[in-house]
Amino acid sequence: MAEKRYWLFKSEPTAYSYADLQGEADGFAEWDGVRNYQARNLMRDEMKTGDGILFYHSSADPMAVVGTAKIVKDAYPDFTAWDPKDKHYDPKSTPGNTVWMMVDIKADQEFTKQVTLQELKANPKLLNMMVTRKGMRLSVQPVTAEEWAEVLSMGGLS
DNA sequence: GCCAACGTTGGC
DNA sequence: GCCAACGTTGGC
Repeated sequence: MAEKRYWLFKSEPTAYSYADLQGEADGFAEWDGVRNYQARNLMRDEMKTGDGILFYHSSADPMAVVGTAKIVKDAYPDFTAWDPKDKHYDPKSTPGNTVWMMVDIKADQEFTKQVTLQELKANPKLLNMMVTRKGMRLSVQPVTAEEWAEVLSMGGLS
């Protein structure tokens, strides 16, 4: 059993919010539509069922981590890439030769207090956290165990 | 709404 | 293989 790892997933709440994740009828969401190789590689090679996720609202007011989620299914083909009618259709990817992958995630613990980007940037323990860096556009990012513990503490979770 | 910082594309 | 042009992300 590999050690549990931690991640940060970005989502624009106007497109898909933490409340949307909590309200999923099946209890989980397929994290489809990721069309970036670095993010794909992280999902495919590094993420494992049971890993923890900080759920971050980007382009929002406020921009903040609002709760945790967990990975409930290892990476598998993102079939939305095969659908010409899908917003994220990519002809490079076919059922016989999949390019893009996704994982399934499930809402876990909602923060009692949102942790804003401003607060993340102001915390000296989080100086190296990827999300605080200018120009960091990666939509799924690795988070260290120390950062995970600190952000949960800031969010009111023990 | 602006624009910096990226990643990708395509001409050469 | 280089790199300019382009499109997108996402904070401000």
